Amino acid sequence: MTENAPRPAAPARRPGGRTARTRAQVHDAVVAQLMEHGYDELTVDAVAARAGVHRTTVYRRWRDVGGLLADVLDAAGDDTWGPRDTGSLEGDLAALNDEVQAALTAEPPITLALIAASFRSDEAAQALKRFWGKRYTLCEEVVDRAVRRGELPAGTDARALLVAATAPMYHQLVFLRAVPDPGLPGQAARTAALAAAAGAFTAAR
Amino acid sequence: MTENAPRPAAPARRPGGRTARTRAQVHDAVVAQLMEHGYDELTVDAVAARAGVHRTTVYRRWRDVGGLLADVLDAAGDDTWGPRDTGSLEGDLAALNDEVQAALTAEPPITLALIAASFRSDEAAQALKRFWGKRYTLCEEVVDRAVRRGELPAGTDARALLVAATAPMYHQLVFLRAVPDPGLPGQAARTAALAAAAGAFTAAR
Amino acid sequence: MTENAPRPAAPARRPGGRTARTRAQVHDAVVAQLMEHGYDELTVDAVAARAGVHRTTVYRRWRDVGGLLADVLDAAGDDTWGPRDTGSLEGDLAALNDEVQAALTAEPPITLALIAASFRSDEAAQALKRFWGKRYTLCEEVVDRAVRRGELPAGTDARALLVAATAPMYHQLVFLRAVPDPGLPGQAARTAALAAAAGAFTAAR
Amino acid sequence: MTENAPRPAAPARRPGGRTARTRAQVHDAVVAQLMEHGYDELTVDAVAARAGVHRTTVYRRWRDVGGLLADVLDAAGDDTWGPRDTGSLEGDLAALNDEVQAALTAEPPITLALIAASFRSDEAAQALKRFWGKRYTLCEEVVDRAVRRGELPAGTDARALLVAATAPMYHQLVFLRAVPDPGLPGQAARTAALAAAAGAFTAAR
DNA sequence: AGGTAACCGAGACGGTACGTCACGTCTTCAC
DNA sequence: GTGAAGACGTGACGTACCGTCTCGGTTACCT
Repeated sequence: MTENAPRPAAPARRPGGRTARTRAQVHDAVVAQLMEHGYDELTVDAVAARAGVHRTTVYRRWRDVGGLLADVLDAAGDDTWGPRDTGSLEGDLAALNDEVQAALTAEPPITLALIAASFRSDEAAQALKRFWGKRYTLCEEVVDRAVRRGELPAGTDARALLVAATAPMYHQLVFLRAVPDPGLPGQAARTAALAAAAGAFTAAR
Repeated sequence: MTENAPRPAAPARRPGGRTARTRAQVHDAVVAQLMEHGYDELTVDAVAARAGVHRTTVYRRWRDVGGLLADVLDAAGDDTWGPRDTGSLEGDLAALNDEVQAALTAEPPITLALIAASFRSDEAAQALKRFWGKRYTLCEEVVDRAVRRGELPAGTDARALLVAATAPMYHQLVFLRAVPDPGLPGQAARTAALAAAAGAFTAAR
Repeated sequence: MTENAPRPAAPARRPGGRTARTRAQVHDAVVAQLMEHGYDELTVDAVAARAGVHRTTVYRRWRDVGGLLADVLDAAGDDTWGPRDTGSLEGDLAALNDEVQAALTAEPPITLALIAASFRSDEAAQALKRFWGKRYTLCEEVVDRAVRRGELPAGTDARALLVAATAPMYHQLVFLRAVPDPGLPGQAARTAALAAAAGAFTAAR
Repeated sequence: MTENAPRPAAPARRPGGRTARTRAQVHDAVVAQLMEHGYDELTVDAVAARAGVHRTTVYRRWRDVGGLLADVLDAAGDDTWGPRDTGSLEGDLAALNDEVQAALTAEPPITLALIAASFRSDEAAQALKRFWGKRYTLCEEVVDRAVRRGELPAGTDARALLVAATAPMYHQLVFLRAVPDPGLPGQAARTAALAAAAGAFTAAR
């Protein structure tokens, strides 16, 4: 979800011609606008102005705010993220949850803004779904490792386990708007690991 | 979250004078509009027209769409809802989850509309937070019963347990936009109950 | 078609409230814009800016450029114009034609602009038709006088005579874009008077 | 003003190469568009699409809509039209007026569309002036014949006579938007002939 | 026959204007 | 004098055409 790595150098002229340059400018503008003002002020006009591009150009290529977000989200999914390996299932899950908590409480709240956005644009919602689908698939590695280590029975439903571990984070921070609890990531990880070890995510289904 | 109980009869004249009548008309209009067209078309103009009240009146009393929603949500929290008693912790949790799944997949998706709304209006967000706070507090009864039955150790963190049980529902249906899985309510309930019985929600913290 | 009589005094606050004031401002702006830049630059945006009024206000009240023009034309028809009395039919017609020639060759060419406008907006076309209808009706006085003087037989078709007298002016100056010919008004008047005296506009039909 | 004469055969390759073929395609498209949708929808884009030619090509060769019209009008002037000979001045003029009335009331109103166009594009206006200049010059034959027949004195101003005869047609149908009057062509012809016979178009000037 | 200059297709872009919608404020007028 | 009705300012939306530009690929014509 991080994006704005300080672009390699040449901010004014990127390879690939005007079209590619325009796209990059708009991308950056979307992210910047989102970070500074949140989703509510993410208007096409503002993005266009910020990108130094004409309104109509944005409409032509991205159609609406949803299109802009989808583009950004898809680009965000193209990174090289992967789950850390701490040596134990609970540790891995806790590490994941720490990342989630960090993302959700970051300032400016870009992740929250994207979530909010997904409720207003079907296109953005689809993109977010794709993004999370990718992430959860990458995370299945965590479960595989645990199985290999013998911590979990084979046949464990990786996705269900991951959801059980991470869902409370989102629930508390996004739905319930609770103040961040530093113990929560660990607690949720422990709960899920414990249930998993007891076979809660096996077979049944 | 249910609302439209078949109003006692007299739709035209309620006790409390014009002010109260106006408020009720607007209330009804908000809910009706929300159900028919979703949040995106919940505009002050539409509500006012539907309620047969002048735009200005709505602005005066509710200020904006957020105010309208907050009012409706607070009213929705004034009902007599309570968790069912099935005789076992897992059963109680599963019953809760069934209700949640039903609410989230109902057509028209009024619950989803309210959640979406909460991302666009602080006032609605606060109201939703109040609403959920009330609900979770009522649900703590479920945990108390389990403790009394000896299913759970005393000192179990009721709120954490409830969140663990219900969060996966919201996560799958709202965040991940997954298709509803009829087995999920039961599975999530079982997982949480299992972890709770193992003491995952005790002491620690 | 004359308009910009130096408004009585108070340009800032007219009787009749904001609405009337707005209307007057827009009126003036339309005429000014038409005179300065012609019909092609008579855009809603420009008029609104010039009138110190917001775009949407203009759209609300006048719908489009045609509505603006119609309004102005109708206002222009409310003046106290009347044909001069020179003592003879030919003289009256020549005086009329002189006025026409003057209007069509005036600088800035506001009359031409209005004619041009009538080709682009049905509403303006209707207004122009109304305006000319009024004028021609007023001009029938000229024929009545000639009949009373015994210059013309009773039963002369006033409208046909007037058209025959004035049409060549418009044809030359508007359709054929000929350079103005100082003799034309008189010549056209003489031709029509001559034909009329010979009974060309009586009975027959 | 003629249009889709069944082109000689070879639709794929005309003499003169692609350039000439392109020009013909565009020509036809302009006329077709004008007839179907009138001037207001005569856009470069529509013409290009209709002609199966790229927008850019049209801009390169014709610059704008005015250029397209000028081209078409000039082509329309290259036909073999000539006034009919009915044997009398009044008859000739009436025949002319009948043609005018027919053209102005034809459906689709292509002539009116061209007139309207001339008010919006200087280039089209010049072309229309050329077109009418040609026509009126051809019509002077009518006057010559009348002189030869002894109906008119020599030295009659042919152009002025013709204008006097035809102008009322345009005035009624184009300016005043009156409903077509079947008697008008004859009446206008008679009036002009009468005045001419009385010497209204001689010498003076 | 081959090379070159003119022409064309393709598509993005900046730009102006359109007409609409909803918001929230402010003014007027009638009660 | 107050409050409902309605006009207004404001900002954004999404669209249509305009006219320009840059490519790259044909085509026509001329040597």
